[in-house]
This record gives sequence, structure tokens and C-alpha cells, in this order.
Amino acid sequence: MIRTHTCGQLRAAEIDQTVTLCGWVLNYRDQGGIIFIDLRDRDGLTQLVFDREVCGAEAHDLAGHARSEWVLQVTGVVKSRGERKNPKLATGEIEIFAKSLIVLNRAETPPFEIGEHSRVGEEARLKYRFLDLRRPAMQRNLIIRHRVLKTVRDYCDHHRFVEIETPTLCKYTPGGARNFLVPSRMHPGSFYALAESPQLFKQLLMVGGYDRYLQVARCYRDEDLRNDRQPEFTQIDLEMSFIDMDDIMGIGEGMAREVWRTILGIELPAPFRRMTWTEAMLTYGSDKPDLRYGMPIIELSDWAVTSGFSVFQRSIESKGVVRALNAKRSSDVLSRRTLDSLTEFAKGLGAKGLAWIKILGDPSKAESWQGPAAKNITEAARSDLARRLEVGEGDVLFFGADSNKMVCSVLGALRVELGTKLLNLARGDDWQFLWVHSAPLYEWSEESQTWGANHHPFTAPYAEHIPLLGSDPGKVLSKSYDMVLNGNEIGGGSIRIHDSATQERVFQALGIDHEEAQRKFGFLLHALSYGAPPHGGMAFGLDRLIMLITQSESIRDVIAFPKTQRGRDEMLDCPTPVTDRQLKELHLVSAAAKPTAAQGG
RNA sequence: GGCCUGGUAGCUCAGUUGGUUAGAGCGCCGCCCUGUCACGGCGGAGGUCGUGGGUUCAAGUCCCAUCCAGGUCGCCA
Repeated sequence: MIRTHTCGQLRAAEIDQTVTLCGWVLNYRDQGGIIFIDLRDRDGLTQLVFDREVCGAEAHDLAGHARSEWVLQVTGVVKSRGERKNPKLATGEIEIFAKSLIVLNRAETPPFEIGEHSRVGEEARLKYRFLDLRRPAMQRNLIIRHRVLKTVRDYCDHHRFVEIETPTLCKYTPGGARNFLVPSRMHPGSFYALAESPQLFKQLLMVGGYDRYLQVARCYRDEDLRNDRQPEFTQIDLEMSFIDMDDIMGIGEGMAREVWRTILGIELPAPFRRMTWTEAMLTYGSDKPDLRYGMPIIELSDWAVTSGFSVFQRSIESKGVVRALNAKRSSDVLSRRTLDSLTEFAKGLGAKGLAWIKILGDPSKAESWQGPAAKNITEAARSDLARRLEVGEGDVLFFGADSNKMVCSVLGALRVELGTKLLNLARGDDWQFLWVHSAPLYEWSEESQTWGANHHPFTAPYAEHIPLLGSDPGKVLSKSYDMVLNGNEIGGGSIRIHDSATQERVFQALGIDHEEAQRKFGFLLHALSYGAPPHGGMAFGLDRLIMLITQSESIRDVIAFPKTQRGRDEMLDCPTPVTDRQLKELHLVSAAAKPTAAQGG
């Protein structure tokens, strides 16, 4: 060890001790005969003092030449700062009177400043990620990430989970996310797929008798990226045998409670609120409702029939629905201009329009009701509406009239837009957890005109719904559950099918016949036929979880080396082309034009 | 794949209806300063305005194409 303490460690208790610190130069203030240097490491910041009278001319000169991000080793004596202490620093009561200085390494002038105050764009940060990682915000995020994983592993260990690794090179399975493919050198023309999740392996581990499995699993999906999506990401993956929904939900929320307690010192309620998928969709227009604010969606289809507003009435006649939400006391914020942009917002989601009414006075008076939809509504319908939506002065009402699916999606998105942006009702440190459970097993796809698995095709239906598999698959509900936090799905899972007969029936309803099932998932059906225990599990999206805990704006801020939106690594400058020889060895021919020298900036 | 925003000094940005030599703050370089702490003072350097083409007497500014970054819809069972 070439240091005795870290840069965040020293306090008044160490006064008069001789210490050696190592770290990076954050900042220097050269006063001539006395030079101050702020020395930084991941632990904090300590002020060094180079007084020519104390440290001598040689060390003083050397200190005078030190620049940002040079790496120094300094030995000196801890002194009290007395009246000059800096309350902004944890080490602000003391400073080090340097006796000797060794420059461990010089540094090029960094492209951006490392301190708390610097504002840097993402392009520069990603290109110089090794410097970005020195910034306190990044260090805090990655250290929290470590502590969360440590907490999760300890929690699972206490609950008898066994951590087992599964392959990332595995078999391509159809459905779900697009896979990254890896060509096989030894099997010309054949490919591995990078695992999009360890789903089937963990079920096989249950058949293998491991009872309770845990993995911090890297997953790969070749889909377009978002603010909260990366091509490779990490799941906290769990699976348990001899349990039912309540057991695994108990373990999942116990883990969340333990993490919030340990990392944030916050005691979350027990148990978490629960809601069926159907209730979530009807009331919040979302399968992951943000409960930090109210604004429930109210069913008005029966009211619409007699409302007098022909647009609503026609919607009902064509088997649609009418629902509304009330943005309480928002008329000041929601200007005509903003309402117009919200109409465009709704149209962008596929709505034909967005009817709204502003209440600009006593709601019992007709003239208070303003807006395109207001004058078309009969007097009786208006007072009925006032009662149902609990209308008060200053409220703004929004209506959706369309198919059930469209109304859910438009009013659901509108509710989030109002709550999180326009009306600013959501705080980042307000933790509203809930479970959304019992989603439909199948989802109708308009595009392919077939039923598809809503979760994945290994999800167990409720036993009493199994007879509906052949006749009315849309009514079959699944033993599935998602953990939702502030409008984000942070984890999800299900009870799995554990007998091969049921598994085949579920495949059948998806249009997968016996032969196809054998070809694609034969290994699973085979395993289920050898005494598979009842089992189920869930997986948490670690990156998203850390993003929320640290209140980060992007998933890239909680990953050490992330990719850009087009899947590039700006620091490594990858992906890159390979040589013809490499392709030949892998039995591949590239159909892409040869990349030329990079264009543009 | 669609839509939106952006790309100007090392960084963060400004740049008017197209008009002389493209600016600011921070950083950087030099000098001064023994109590600073986002130190201060004086002086200085630094630009292919992402790239390519077009319109024009004249383009950072207008048009077309393209690359890159971000956001979003589709997609992510």
C-alpha cells in the first residue's frame, strides 16, 4: 500500500498524524508562496497545502506544475483548519500540510472537467468513458449498483437460493425478442443464439431438483434501444419449486423491501398493493400504472348513450367504449395551446381526436363548461357527469371514445403525460410499488390474425380456465405477476406449466402443433415428463431498478460501459468489420457493401 | 422502419430578415499573488460552423442528401 488513508477519510481525530494520500488533482489554487490542491479519489476530497516554508522549494515547485487529473502521492501532516474549515466537505475540518510529493502519473488536459459542477454531453462522456467514470455521480451509481447486488445475494442466500450460472451461448428459439446470433466454426451453417433470458434453463434446474435458484444473468436482445433499454442488460433471475403465486410474490417484495431498507433506509409497506391486470387497464389504461398520482379513468359508456353528444353515441354503436379522466385544478396550466398539443399527442397514438372540457367556474352553471365537447352535452348528462367525475372549478376533463384497446392506450398515455410532465405530480423519491397480476394468457394479434402468448408460452393458466383453451382463449387468465414501481415494470414472472400435457395444449392454442413443439421445445417437454415439480419464478431488471433507486435519467448512467442508441460503443468504436479470412473460417459470406472510411463527424 | 430535437473553439452554448474579421462562459498557455476552496488579477492562443452537393454577387444561416447523438412510436412474447 502506498497510501495510509483515502481522500474521504480524514477527520479532526487524525490531527497531527503523518499520513500519505494518493489521488487525482481535481483543482488547484496557486497563491504564489502557498498552493492548494484538492486531491480526489472515489471516497472523497482532501485539501493539500504546499507552503514553501514547510514543504521546501522542490515540492512547492513540483506542486505548482501539477495539473488537472495528474496522479499524486503526498505525505504530510494532518492539521486543523480552525476558523477556515469548509463545511461543504466531509473532510472540511482538516487539511494536509504536505512534506513531500511524488507525481505518480501526468495527464493530458482532460476533454471535460471531472467535478460535480461540470456539464457534459453524452457523446463526449461515452467517448471518454474512463474519465466519465471518475465523476462522482457515476461512481455513486455504480457503487449503489454493487451494494444492491450484494443485498440481493445475501437476501437470497438467507432464503436458501442457490446461485447457478447458465449458458449465454444457447439455442435459437422463435418468438419473443430478436436474438443475436453467433456463427459456429465447427458446425458450418449453424448458429448459437445469445440467451435473451435464462427462462428455460431455470425451469430445467427446477426439474433438476435445485428447488430455489438465483442468477445475476446477462441477457441479450437485438431490438431497438431506448432510454431504459440496452442490447445487453442484467436480470436478477429467480425460480422456486413447490410454491404458488403468493410465495414468489412474497419473496420478490421481501427482496425489494430489503433493498430499499439497506440502500435508502426506507421501510416499504407490507404487503405491496395488488391489482389485477384487467383492473389496471380499465382504471389506469396501463399494465404498469404510476400510482404516485390519482387521475383514475372513469367508465362512461352507459352515460355516453344518452349524453347527447353524437360522436360518443356513434362510438358506442360501433362496439366501442367512452371513458374519461379528470385533471383536477389544472385549467391554469393547461392553456388552449397545450390542449391542442395534447390533441396532437393523442392523434399520434392513433386516436381520432381528443375531446376535452374546461370547468372555468361553478360547475353547476352551464356557461362554466368550456371546450369543443361542452355544448353538445345535454343538461341532465352534464350534471350526471359532474357527479361521476367529481367535477370542481378549474378541472379539465378528457374523453376517449374508441375501441377498448385504443381508449386504454390513449387515456393511459395522457394520464402519464399529465401526471409526470404537465402537472408535475410525480416525485422521484415517492416509491409507489404494486403488483399487477393475472394478465390474459393470450393476446390477439391483429397483424398476424393469431393468438400470441402475452407473457411467454410456459406461463400457467388458472386451472379453472384450462377448459377455455380450445373454445375462448382470450378469456384464459394466467398465473402471472409484474412488480410495478412508479409506472415502470421492474420485475415480472409467473407460475410455469409443469406437466407436458398442459404445455402441449397451450402450444396448440398458439398454433404450434405437436411436431413443431417437439422440434422447438422438445427438450422442455421431455424434461417436464420426468417428474417436474410445480414451480414458478420471476426476474427483475437490475439496470432499470438501479436507474430508479439512483433517480438517473438514463439506463446508460447506471452501466459502466453502455452502448449508444444505435448499439455502438463509442469508446471501443465497435462493432467493426472483420476480414474475409475470419468470415471464411465461420463459413459466412457478407451481403453488406464493404464499409469505407467513416464518414462525417 | 416512421416521427421529433440537436451537431458552431477542448467543454457547455449564443449567433437576428442570408451581408464586413463567427462570439461568450468555463477550460487551456504565460506572468503575478502566502489562506484559497467553482480563488483572484493581467495578457494570450484556440474554428474545415458534422460531411457532401446545390441555390445565391454573398451561406454557420436557405434547399437536397448523408453520417452521428438523444427522445419517441413500431419493436422488446
